[in-house]
Amino acid sequence: MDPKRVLIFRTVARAGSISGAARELGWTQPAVSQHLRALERSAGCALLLRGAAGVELTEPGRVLLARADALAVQLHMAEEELADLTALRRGRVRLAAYPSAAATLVPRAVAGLRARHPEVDVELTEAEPPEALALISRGDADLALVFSYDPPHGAVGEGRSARADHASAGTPERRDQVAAGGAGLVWRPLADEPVALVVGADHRAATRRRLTLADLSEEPWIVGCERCRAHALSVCAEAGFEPAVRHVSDDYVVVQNLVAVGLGVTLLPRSALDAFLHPGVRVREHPSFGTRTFGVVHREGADLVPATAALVRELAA
Amino acid sequence: MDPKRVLIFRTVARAGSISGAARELGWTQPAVSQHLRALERSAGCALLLRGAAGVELTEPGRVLLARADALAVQLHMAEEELADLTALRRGRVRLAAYPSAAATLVPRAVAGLRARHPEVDVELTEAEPPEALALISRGDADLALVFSYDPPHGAVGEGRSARADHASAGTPERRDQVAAGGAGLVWRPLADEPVALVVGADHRAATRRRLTLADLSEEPWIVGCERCRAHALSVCAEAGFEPAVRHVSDDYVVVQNLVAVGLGVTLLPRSALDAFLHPGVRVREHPSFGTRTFGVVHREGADLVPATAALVRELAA
DNA sequence: GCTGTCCCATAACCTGACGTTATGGATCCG
DNA sequence: CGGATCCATAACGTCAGGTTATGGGACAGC
Repeated sequence: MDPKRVLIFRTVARAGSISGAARELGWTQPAVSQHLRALERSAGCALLLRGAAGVELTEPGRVLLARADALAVQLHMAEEELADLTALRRGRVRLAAYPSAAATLVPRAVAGLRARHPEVDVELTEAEPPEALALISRGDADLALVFSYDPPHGAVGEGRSARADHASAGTPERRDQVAAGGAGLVWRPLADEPVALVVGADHRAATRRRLTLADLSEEPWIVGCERCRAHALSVCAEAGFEPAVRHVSDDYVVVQNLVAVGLGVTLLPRSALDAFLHPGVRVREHPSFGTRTFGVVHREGADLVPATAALVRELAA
Repeated sequence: MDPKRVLIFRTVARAGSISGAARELGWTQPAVSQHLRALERSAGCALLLRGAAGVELTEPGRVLLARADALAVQLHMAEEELADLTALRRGRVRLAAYPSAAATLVPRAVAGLRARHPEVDVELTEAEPPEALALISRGDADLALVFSYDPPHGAVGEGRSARADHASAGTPERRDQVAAGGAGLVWRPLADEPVALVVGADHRAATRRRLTLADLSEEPWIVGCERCRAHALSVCAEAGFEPAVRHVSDDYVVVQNLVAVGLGVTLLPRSALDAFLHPGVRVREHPSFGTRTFGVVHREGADLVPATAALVRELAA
């Protein structure tokens, strides 16, 4: 049974005549008549009695009208619900974010989204980038905040496929990041942030005027995740030494506490320091310490989901 | 929003891929792909994420799928209900019948219908033919049992429009009968029945061997409704006299009681006598007493309603 | 009784929607 | 690396779906 014809039938029943329904639909009367005939053939019985005064429903017609009404209700509610989603009167985004972004960027973005679109919910899962990508690929998250440490000259176009980007950028970290979650993903960088050197408040490097990394070649080093370790090794190698890694922790609060009591020095991105700054450390910045790019990853096409697109806009602001 | 496309979308969601849905629908994959694209343009957002492993719903897609499921349920139930009505597993006929038919023909027909199709209901309203036709025209009855007294040569085709039939038959009673309810009605004669003379058990005419109507020219007469009176006047005129009408009653039980106590003679159709035969009367039959045709009237097209058609078949059996 | 106005039905016609085939690209597995 | 799966787009042919043309019935007003 053709649902369009059922709805045409309903228009006729409500108009009381085929001609009246044709006027309402903006069609000619034979068009409606032909559809009704086809519907009656399909139904196998008369749905309407026709006459000079218009139509009257038969009992099968009354039965079908009840169902046609219910059909129209479902269709109308579908249209309304999609309109609500499109206009951001409703929606939900499942976001996976690494800790320092979860502590800084995400609250600001979610607050902005909440201010503009209070009916849109964001569900946050804290996850390091590889796990965040896995969530995206499995369909358990809509959007992932990820980062990659940049070589000094790295710059990538936004909105291009992950494969194209990492091919053009060529960095091992970037390939590792987006390939781990499988293909069909889109990576959109949002901004760069500097990586800073973090030393104890009493450390001789805390106040040294012309500080270079090489000055710290004999210090014990504290590093974080796999990517952060790789970055530290990379920038130290450019400074001509291999750092002695004594401590490892992903947790930037823990890392800063270790630095404060003199157990070593570390490199941390700006966002981690924005999230938490231990009073017993000092932060030194220099271009040679490097930068990292953070951005979002999502399934191709997910940016056409209104709530996801809105959150991306807030994160990019 | 095109309900057909919503159902196509539902097929894709359930199949897990556009190609799988195409196989299920018996179409090629681009056909399904194009319909989905059109649906997404109409919806104004992405409903699906596409990939090498098939599709995954977005949140708008999940919302729409719920409505699509409800749509499919309504459509399926409509199909089932119409199938039940077509197969006479369900149904209702509103029948208007004159008293002697209500007492004889109708119970037999309804019993037969009940035996064959126990789920079909008949709702009976007792009504003389003019009122029965009015009920049909107002849409308050589906079928009417009516009769007309025949001239000796009257014979009509079945299933033709009422106007055509009464034009061909030409009898005043018939015109009165079907015209009174307006046009768009179809009259279908079912059978002829003889009209009989009814006299008291002790009446001299009860046992007279070679009885003619002229023998009763001096008797007091008892007549019924307008049409029955006209018939009596007609056949007596053919016998060469005008009957002295002393009593009038539509009720064939009353009429027979009056005859039994000697208050007059009357003409009654066979069905009235089948319904009730007073032990104090005698029935004489002769072609000169005339016949009457009984049949059904309904709105044009109503015979394509399965329950109505079934009842007509039972009435005609 | 005639005319005008409403109703519905059918035939013939034209157009574009809707399916196809052809083709290309992406992903994944062996 | 090749084969098998997925999806997308372009081009094409057919016929469904709307139109116009026309005819007939019913009814109200004159």
